[in-house]
Amino acid sequence: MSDIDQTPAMDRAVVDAENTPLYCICRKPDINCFMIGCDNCNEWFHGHCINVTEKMAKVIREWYCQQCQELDPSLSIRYRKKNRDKDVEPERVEKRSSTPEYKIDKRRGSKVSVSQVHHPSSPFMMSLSLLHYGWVKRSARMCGECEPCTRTEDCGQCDFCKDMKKFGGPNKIRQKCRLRQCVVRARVSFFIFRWFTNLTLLFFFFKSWGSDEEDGPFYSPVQRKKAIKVKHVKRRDKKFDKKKESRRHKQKQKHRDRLRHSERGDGRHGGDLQQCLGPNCIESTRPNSKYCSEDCGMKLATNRIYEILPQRIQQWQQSPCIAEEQGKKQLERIRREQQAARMRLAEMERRFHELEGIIAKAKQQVVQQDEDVNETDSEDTDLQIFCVSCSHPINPKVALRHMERCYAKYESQTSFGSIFPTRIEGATRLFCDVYNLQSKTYCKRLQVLCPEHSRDPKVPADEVCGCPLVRNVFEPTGEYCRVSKRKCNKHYCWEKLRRAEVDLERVRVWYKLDELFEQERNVRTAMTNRAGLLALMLHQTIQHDPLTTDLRSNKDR
DNA sequence: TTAAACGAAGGC
DNA sequence: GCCTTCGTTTAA
Repeated sequence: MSDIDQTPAMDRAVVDAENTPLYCICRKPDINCFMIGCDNCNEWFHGHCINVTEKMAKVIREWYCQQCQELDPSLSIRYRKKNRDKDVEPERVEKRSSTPEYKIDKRRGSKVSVSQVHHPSSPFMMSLSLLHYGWVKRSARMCGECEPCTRTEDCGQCDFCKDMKKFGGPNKIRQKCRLRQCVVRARVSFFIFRWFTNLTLLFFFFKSWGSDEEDGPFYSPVQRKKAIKVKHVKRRDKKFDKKKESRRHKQKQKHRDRLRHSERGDGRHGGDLQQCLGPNCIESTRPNSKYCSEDCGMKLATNRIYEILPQRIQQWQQSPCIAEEQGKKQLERIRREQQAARMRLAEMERRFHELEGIIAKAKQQVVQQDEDVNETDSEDTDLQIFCVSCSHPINPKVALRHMERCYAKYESQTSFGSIFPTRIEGATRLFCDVYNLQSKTYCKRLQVLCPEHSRDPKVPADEVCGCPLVRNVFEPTGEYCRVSKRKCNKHYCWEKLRRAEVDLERVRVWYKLDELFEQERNVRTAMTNRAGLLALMLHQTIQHDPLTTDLRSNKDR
């Protein structure tokens, strides 16, 4: 610290009445313009005061103020390598840099900004000035003074070193050794999280936290940020600044709102006490509340409803509501579909009874022995097929019977149920609905097809098959199969399959009806809520075009 | 937001 | 022409 105190910068860096640091020959504060710093005394100068432009500074490697040059004539302004051969004047540099054949490297032009970025406000300056002896490399990413900057050897251990070709890496990351990343100017992600020690962070935290007049150049993070002048405004910086600006704007807005709010409260009462917002109430509010009591809150809410609701109802009645009209259309469609489903259901019920009539009539037929013999003879016994359930080879003659039994055997080993029993009014024989105590579910197979809970009854020896015979697959002939039921392999379980066909279709229609009821309920709820108290208080249709009174589209009208 | 990848400038 | 490494883009 003693070294720093001796620098001319410190002698000159005084503050004004408001503790704002003063710089330059003009002894005025930083006014957020371009500034350049002397590499000897570290004092900062406004570009316009010493006739140095931002453009000129781009080609300067080391810059010294007039006072330092007078005190030590060996100090001369040094320029970047391309201008090194000619110790050109700033004016000449500017002129030259604007020519097409000499372009300032936009990426690295900030290298020379060491004179500029090296700002007295920087918290690093004082400690780093201790290392200000001897030549060290400086750049936009190197202060040239910290330990990593002075280090010349790569560690060969870090991920950046391992990426390097000389260490056998793929050269993908292309960054310099971690241990050589400048602690002052290296990109934040490269050092803050991994290499900045907690100790250093703590040090700067306490420095900035406790910084006041006595700490001189140590400022709060905000002040520090403000104090750094950036020579090259890059695209990304601009974007970043815009974002930051917008965020700052929002924060300011919030802050203003808060202020306004608190001012309003202060205006009434002063201090922390605020008046209850309840109608005609002069009590102070409860902590973290706008009211002195529940009653006041309720009173205000009631008043609001009385005041706003009539107007909203009137408004609601005046303007046609498109959603309401669409809802009505939807209801009409749903009703039509419900009607169709009911008719289909009635049809299925009719078929249900018709089938029962056919089965009853079939049972009255008498077994005909000849048919049985003829049928057996007509079968091709050489053909062999395989059961779809057990894969065993079976005789086609008994295939239907075998496969039906085989399927029933496997199916009965599993359960298919729901925790709810079936409640369909007026429907008979649909679901099995046998309650399973273990799984606590009701069986949801079709009753006629459930092998788990119902077995096919034993067929008496004299029972006739009775299946209605057809011609060309679909045309009923009015005759019935009169083979003994035990022996008829052609129409095995025909009653069961025909009943299942009808029942399955009935179930489908019931599902469809249920879905339509659900839709109707939803639409009705939406329509009811639309003009409800809450909706009227909260929602509003805004008519943007005063000439258009009907908000519906032409198509809907 | 951060890390990885990569084009390219500058130095030697 | 190679090496180093900065700054930007892209992907996660």
